[in-house]
Amino acid sequence: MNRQQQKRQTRQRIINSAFTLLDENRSLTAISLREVARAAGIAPTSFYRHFSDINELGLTLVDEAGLALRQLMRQARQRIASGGSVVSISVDTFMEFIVQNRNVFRLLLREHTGTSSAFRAAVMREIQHFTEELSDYIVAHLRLPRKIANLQADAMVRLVFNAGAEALDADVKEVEQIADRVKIQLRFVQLGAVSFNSSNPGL
Amino acid sequence: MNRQQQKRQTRQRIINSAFTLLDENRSLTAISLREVARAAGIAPTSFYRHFSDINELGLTLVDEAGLALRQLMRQARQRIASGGSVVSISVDTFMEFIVQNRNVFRLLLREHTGTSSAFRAAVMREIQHFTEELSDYIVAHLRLPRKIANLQADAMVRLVFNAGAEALDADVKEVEQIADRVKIQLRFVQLGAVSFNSSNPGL
DNA sequence: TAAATTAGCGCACAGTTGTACGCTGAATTT
DNA sequence: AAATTCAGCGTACAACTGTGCGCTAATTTA
Repeated sequence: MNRQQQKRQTRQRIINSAFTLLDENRSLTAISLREVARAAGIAPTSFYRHFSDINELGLTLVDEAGLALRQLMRQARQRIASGGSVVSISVDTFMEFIVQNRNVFRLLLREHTGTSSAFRAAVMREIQHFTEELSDYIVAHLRLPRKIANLQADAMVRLVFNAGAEALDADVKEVEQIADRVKIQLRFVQLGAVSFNSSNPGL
Repeated sequence: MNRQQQKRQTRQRIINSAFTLLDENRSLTAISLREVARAAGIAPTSFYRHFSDINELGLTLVDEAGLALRQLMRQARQRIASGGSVVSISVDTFMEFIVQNRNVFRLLLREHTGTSSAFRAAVMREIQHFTEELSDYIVAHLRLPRKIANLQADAMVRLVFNAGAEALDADVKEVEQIADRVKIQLRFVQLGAVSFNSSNPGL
């Protein structure tokens, strides 16, 4: 078999194994090189053939998580295009994603407030994409000034991610309740932004 | 010297040392018993005279952090009583607290999404106090129905804590900007809740 | 076919961890 | 004054960590 292929395969096995280890009681900084190697079925020292560091693996995982997140956005956009309440569809899509990619989202959440500033920064970049895209949408469809739209989008993304955090530990029924709650809260923000804009024009 | 006193003193030294270790790159689960003992100036094994476990120390720290948080609330209430914008005063008080108790707040934030479900639960309880108190305030002063007030308070607390998280890594100037931003976002939520209540009476 | 590259391995080492055990000396109680 | 309690210590051990080093065997290149 091809050598590069083989190597890429092993590398992917390392990444997947790492995600598997990121369950409800482990963070990126809490998994050890040896553990990952064990899970991937390679010798500890072979790890270095793929990553110079366990931190490099960490950043790779954050990247992969970001990728998944962008796929989520794309999916939400498609669903929105085919009609329905934007907020409702977005939240539902988001929650669906979380339930199906628990560990991926867990990674983002944990490292968002985690102990490594490099990881924190990497996660914030990924979330920023979300906020920017939402902001564009608000400007285009709700016709609010950029400044207000940015604040609105920022608040909304924060609320949704917070809800997602809660959903991680919740069962199906609870996830539904959380989704309903955040939908109303997002409605608050939206109505409030419009109202604020009316009474503070140009600010 | 009194023996109980002496012991309480050592115990407090352990707690303080632990807080010191919780800087920007360490979480509760990442500090070791030996490290804490070293910082507190006792032998590793002496630790067990005070806590049965490092987890027990962790829960104690969360409790202490919660205590500090409630003091913060009291302080905010006092300042509000002497006049001024409620939101503005609350946010400023909160930010002031964070800057002055970085590690205490860091602890709460980290463990809120951390790897120990026991810690997560403990932190959520503390935050819940905040939300409930704010909810009461909203019902009393803004005359919104309980249901709406709960949702509003929940959203507001989440936004404020999120802003606090950002403030942890920020300098004085940036903290001010963050505070300004969240104040407007809180205004959104408040206006939106009122507006929502008008158009959905009784829901 | 011969030479070079390299993914993966085993061994080794020093450093860290939690914690069991028994001792000591001082404070407290009797 | 004698007996008891107990905070703190030192030693010890097994388990784990990251990583340096040199080997092997298979693929790739020349």
